[in-house]
Amino acid sequence: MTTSCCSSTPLPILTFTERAKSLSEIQQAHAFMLKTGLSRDTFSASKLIAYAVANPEPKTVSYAHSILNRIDTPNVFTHNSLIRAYANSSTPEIALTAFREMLLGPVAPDKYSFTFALKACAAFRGVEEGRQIHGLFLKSNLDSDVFVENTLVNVYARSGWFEVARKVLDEMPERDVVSWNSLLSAFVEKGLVEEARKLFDEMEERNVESWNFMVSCYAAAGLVEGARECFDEMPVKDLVSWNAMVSGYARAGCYGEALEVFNEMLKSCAEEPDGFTFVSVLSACANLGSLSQGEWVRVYIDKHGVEIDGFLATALVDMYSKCGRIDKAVEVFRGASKKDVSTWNSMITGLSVHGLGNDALEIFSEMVYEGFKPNSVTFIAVLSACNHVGLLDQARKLFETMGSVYGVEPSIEHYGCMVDLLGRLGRFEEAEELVNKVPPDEASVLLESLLGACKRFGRTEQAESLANRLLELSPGETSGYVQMSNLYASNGRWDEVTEVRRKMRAERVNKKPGCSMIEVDGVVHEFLAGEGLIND
DNA sequence: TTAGGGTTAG
Repeated sequence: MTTSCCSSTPLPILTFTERAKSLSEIQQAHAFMLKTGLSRDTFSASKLIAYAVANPEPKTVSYAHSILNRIDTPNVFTHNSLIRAYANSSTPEIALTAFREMLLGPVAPDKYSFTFALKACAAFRGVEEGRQIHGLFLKSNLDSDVFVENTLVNVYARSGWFEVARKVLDEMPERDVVSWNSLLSAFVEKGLVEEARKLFDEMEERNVESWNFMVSCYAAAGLVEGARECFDEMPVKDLVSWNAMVSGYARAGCYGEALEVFNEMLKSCAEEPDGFTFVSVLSACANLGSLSQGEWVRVYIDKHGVEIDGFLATALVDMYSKCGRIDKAVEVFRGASKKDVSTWNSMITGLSVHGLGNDALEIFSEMVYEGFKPNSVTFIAVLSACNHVGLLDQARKLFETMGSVYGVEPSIEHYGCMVDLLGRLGRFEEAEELVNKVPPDEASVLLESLLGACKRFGRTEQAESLANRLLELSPGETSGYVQMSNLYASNGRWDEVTEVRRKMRAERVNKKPGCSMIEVDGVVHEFLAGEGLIND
């Protein structure tokens, strides 16, 4: 028996590095390696870089990049790891910087380098860059490779160059199922249902992923029946298939169906639900107001030790808020170890709709203090919070600073919140000023809001002129007519009500009744506006 | 190594 080098005990620092759970642990390991001179060693440094491949946040990856730059003899593996980490990060463009650095150095790229660099191009739709790398690959002495070419198909397809993608696909010396899926996935991403279906029918081979693409494709287009048909037809289902179907129903607003599929999933015991499943299920519970099912999910998550990431925390907070349990929403929020911007947003929104505007604003301050960057949804949430409590000065300040301080330019929704608030407080001049700042084709929502306020303040003339503006802007929409008709009705001007209704019929616009749902004692009830409990 | 499923607003 011989003793090989592999049987020697690995260095403790390398074991520590391999097991690192955070960037700061990697930094500790790096610091240790710097002291001992180990950081210039290719093998040791590659362990540090491996962390970035598994956790490709931009900060982590750029840290790995700086380590790589200081290795004495980088090899193909370390270069490829870095390119791959960038390709999987939210800043895939930088993968090409890493690729360029490799080209300038002594180590020649291999098929892996090309695959990862192209994957980066696909991620940021860099078709020009992809084309150049395609050229470099053809000029290199590397053999044709199915991984490189599959990724190339994906680059062209995701950038919308479908014909070129198809040409590459057709001319491949060897194709596999991923080649087809690379094109199919791009059709799905772009919402091209017919093209996807045609390709799917024509494909030489399909796997469960091809079927999943089709389920998602129909679902994303709101064609839930098509999605269901596909789902029922597929020869093998995996976890992703179930998740695609549950989320498809939930996103289409078919919340009851979403829960039904979820129950089928549990009954069939085919796949164990995961975080993806629960996010969609909780969204369905939230929108149905079904607290008991939402609670059930939370218990399941706890019992099975499902990791609560930012998405899941968001969904839980939202479910509790929408089901009327703001106390529990806060509890989940406070207990969540992983929060992202959306988690903060759903907490702020929850507090806001429960009339706790001041608490919502406090959470907003906390969010900024903790270094989270508010986005467009955040400002809708905080402005709505101001709206609910009537905090005009705060709202004005937020509206003014959202662009200049936080880099979020106000959109029509933000204008909507402000116009709502100003209207509610009777500040009609300031409100109209804001409405006039918005492009006319987007102004109708604002006009409607302001019109409602005018009515409440008894400003009939202004309301009438606003309703006229509304009709001019969007003659095919119901809102202008309805507002106008209600306005006349409230003043007893019945002839004019009849006239508006006649016009509506002539233009073939109909008013849809409002609808909402809530769970009482475990039963979900549906209301139509102006009616009692349907399920009673 | 390449292709797949998730939340928050109004």
